[in-house]
Amino acid sequence: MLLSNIPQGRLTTYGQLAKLMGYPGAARWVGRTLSQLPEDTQLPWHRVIAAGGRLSLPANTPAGDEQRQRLRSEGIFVQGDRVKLRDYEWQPNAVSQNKVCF
DNA sequence: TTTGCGGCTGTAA
DNA sequence: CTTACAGCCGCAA
Repeated sequence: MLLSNIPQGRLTTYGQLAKLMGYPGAARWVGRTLSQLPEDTQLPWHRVIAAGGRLSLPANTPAGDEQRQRLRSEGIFVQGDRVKLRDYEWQPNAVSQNKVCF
């Protein structure tokens, strides 16, 4: 469980996650997977963004707005489709790094 | 089983 | 900012 370990106010990228889960380079896979998550999921999917601190979900979409709202409520400054990744970047915890899954 | 295509990407030009 | 291309995975043909 990696995604579920991301603390509030922290961010990570698809590529990062993929790498941490043992699928380096499979960022797209992560993204697609997240997009298939149930609506009542408990995972902090909104803390997963594209590289460089970009929100790949466009505003004006249910998911996009939802994400922005949640991020802002966690104290993250979101401007358009950008955030200051440098300030919120999440450094993985070298703990129970099993394989795979959220 | 192999091939092709598309996706919440990533990096370089 | 806009291509272009590289990988990787899942799914359908």
